[in-house]
Amino acid sequence: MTLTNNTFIGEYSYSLDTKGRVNIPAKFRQSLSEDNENTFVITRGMDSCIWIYPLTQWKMIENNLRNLSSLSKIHRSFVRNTARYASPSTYDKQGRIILTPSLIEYAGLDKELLIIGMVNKMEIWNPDRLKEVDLENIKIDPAAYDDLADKIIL
Amino acid sequence: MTLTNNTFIGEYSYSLDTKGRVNIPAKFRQSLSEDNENTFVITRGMDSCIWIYPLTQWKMIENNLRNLSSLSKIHRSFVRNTARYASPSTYDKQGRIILTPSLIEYAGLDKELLIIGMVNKMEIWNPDRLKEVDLENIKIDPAAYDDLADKIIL
DNA sequence: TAAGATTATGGGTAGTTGTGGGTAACTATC
DNA sequence: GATAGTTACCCACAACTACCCATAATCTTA
Repeated sequence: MTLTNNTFIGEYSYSLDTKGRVNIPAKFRQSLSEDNENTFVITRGMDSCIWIYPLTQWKMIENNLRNLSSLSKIHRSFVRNTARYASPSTYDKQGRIILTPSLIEYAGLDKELLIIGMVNKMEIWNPDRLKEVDLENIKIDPAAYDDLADKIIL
Repeated sequence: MTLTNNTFIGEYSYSLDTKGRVNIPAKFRQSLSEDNENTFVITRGMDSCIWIYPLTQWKMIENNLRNLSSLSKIHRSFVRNTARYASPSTYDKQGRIILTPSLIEYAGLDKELLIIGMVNKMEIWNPDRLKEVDLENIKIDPAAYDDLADKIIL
């Protein structure tokens, strides 16, 4: 069953083959709207994972980047680091995309990996690294979540 | 007799079959409004139970998540932990949804289980675990209920 | 109370999905 | 222009999932 277009939730366990290919979960592919032309943009994520955006979502990010003036040092470095590692990848007939060796290394991927739906994008993780990050996050002061409580009722 | 749309109250005892299917109480299904497309979203609840949202209710949560920027560490971890365990499940002709093995394990479900109406969602419990949680809750300082008194009239 | 309708639970099957490998087309280098 | 290496596209198969039907138990209604 497909929820909203271009929306991803859930956790899936897949394997990376010898050619650097990963399956995109069938549910995620079905959720993609036509104008994405079966294409994602893959790039470095923030905690040593890989981020995968639907093409249309990425284009919106590009537009936002376009509006950041290069006069600001921090803007320059932000734009540079966001843009330089990104590359488009169209999935094949079996629903797989190809990851670049550089991204595989960055995320420390082995054969086994996890794909996690992050609503507007997905993440690819080495399961061990994710466990470490989960542990770190437990230490976050619960009070820090308080402002979220105002925004979201579960 | 159906009360308000998308509202669930009461307790029901059902069984989990070998394929991971559970019946949704007929009364709960009848309460579902059309726009839910016979679909629920199941995810991890607090205290080792499973939460089941009507699709429309979940979409509201999803929209809130969509507006949290991944630049903030705390937002990233919140979105990840909320989205990763969630998956949509449309009930079949017999009114059953399928639970994922991961959720079954999380809730420690055996064959026998309890479904509890929680007004805007439902919970699925292993009956033994619920008993334990009930016992713990007896120890709650009665004074803790006092600030609830301002929020709800019984 | 009896008959019909609805509900709960079990199982079978066709189609889909995940994964591996093969081959042809393309690129780069000498 | 020939050769080696790389990339893109295609096919095959096993495992799994979604969907369908069957039956027993329960509830409803006349």
